[in-house]
Amino acid sequence: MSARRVPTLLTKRERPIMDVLYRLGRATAAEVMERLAGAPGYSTVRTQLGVLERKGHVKHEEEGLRYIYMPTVPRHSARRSALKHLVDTFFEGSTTKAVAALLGGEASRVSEEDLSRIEDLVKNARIEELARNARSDGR
Amino acid sequence: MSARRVPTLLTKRERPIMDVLYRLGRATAAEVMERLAGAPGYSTVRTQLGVLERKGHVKHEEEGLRYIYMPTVPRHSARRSALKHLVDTFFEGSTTKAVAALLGGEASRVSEEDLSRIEDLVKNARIEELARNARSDGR
DNA sequence: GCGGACATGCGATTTTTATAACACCTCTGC
DNA sequence: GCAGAGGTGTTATAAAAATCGCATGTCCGC
Repeated sequence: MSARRVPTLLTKRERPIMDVLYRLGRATAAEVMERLAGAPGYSTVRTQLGVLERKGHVKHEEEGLRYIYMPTVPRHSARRSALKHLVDTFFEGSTTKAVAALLGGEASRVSEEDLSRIEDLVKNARIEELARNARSDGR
Repeated sequence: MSARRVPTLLTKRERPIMDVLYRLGRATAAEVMERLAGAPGYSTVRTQLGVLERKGHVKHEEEGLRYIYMPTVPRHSARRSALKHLVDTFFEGSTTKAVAALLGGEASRVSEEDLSRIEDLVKNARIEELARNARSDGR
């Protein structure tokens, strides 16, 4: 039997664990444990990782003796869903509003260099948009 | 006893409920129920809302007979934390990377109009950054 | 080759969540 | 003034999640 499909909602303890795994990319149970709030026991974290694995959210590789855990869904996919959900929930589906919040937040501290990069991104997006339109004209 | 402080992690059922409340702003138990997946019973949703209220995540106003629920934490605060968490988890704390993902995602479909608005936002951010620097020079 | 450090596998228990039934109010229309 | 629609408060129960202990296994250094 293959692992069940991934879109299961995570539980309270599972979510922080996945967050750690997405931050680190790959980690042992001990490394995950260190980074969790509430100082859960080692057994607990290990069990939890097992559950997450059974549910299909993480997989592990054996490195010598120990297990190294990592998310099954690659980071950029997880990013995309997370972004979409956030945009839908808090920004009425508007990408622009989300960007505005990112740029406008007091705490963002976006450097000049980053601002230039973002302008470039906008230009690229524009070009791609034009290309898309051109394609759909010809269709 | 006052309600406990808010930063409690939400459970599997609670999170979608809060999402609905953030989308709608305010809603009755029935309205929330309609929008939840898995068709939970009316009683269930009502109980859940009660729990959320006890935990301090939502509050209600009485409108005539019925209760109207809404989040205690205002939307834009919730937005900010959600964004921060997302940026930290998936974009190594880089606002720019997050913006890139928003603009670059196949699915984003940002219109020309929005792109212009984003350029304006960048300009504003730049101005504010300059102002900040000027201030700190003078200090 | 033995003891300890470090892992894993499994099982058991406690706590939390999720769900819903039931009794009881309060307007509304007839 | 009464029946019914639509609410609420309360309480019970089943299901899921979280936590951990213990037995066991493997490498490392002495």
